[in-house]
Amino acid sequence: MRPARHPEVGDITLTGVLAALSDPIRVGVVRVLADGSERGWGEFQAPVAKSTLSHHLRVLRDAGLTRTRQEGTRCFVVLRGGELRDRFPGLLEAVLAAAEEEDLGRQVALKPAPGIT
Amino acid sequence: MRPARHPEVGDITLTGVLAALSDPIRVGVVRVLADGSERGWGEFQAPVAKSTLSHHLRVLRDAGLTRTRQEGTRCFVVLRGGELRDRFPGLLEAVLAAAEEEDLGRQVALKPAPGIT
DNA sequence: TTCGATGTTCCACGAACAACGAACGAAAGG
DNA sequence: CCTTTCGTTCGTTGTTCGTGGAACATCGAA
Repeated sequence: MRPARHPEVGDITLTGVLAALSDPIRVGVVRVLADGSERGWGEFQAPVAKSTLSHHLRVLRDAGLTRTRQEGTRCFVVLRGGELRDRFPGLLEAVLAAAEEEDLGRQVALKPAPGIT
Repeated sequence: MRPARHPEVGDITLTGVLAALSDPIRVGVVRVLADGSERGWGEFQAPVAKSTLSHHLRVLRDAGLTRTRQEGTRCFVVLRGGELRDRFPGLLEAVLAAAEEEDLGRQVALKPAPGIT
């Protein structure tokens, strides 16, 4: 497993972020993470194969939207909210509000986290 | 020439808008139109073939970002700023500010409008 | 009518992308 | 050791996208 690169805040590009957010599933993931909490990979429930979900997680990470941490065999993901707000003020809020209004990304939900009672 | 459809305000989707804005040239066009003025097709100067520019204009129109009016053989384009702000509050401003900060879409400029002296 | 200017549309190409299954690799437990 | 679990990576397939060139349609002017 590669060490999972994350771009620096300054290297996050607008087109990269917008492209990453132009997919409903990825918007759904961001919505789930919007409260700032860290989520385990397995908590996500989406109508795609796990390899596809892994791909989407990777796109979000490469675009600088999320940060991934690995702990043993599982990995956890968290939204880079602060850095994003710092770099693109208002963008995240606007997108999240619009997504909420459209109920975009509703296909992505949370499983009842197993083991984390 | 087709009558050029424009989506209703309510039919504008977030993913559509974000996808449309994930291309530097289209962001450049939006930046040029950001002051609300109506521009002639020929005023745009971009490093692409005219068919490609026409395609980008079409993508922006289909996504609901711009409105196209035809007058004789030329056509004019204007940003649907009010409607966009109404549907996705803050989104346009955030994107424009971010684009400004990155100088994204600088490849798109204005020719000195010929004939409109 | 004939010409030129202006955009649109069609077609084709290469690149990028989304999706899946399968194989792989790294812990953790038996 | 072997097995299970978890996530990545690979190979493939089909679709979409950006691009340019050529052909077409429309209007104004000569």
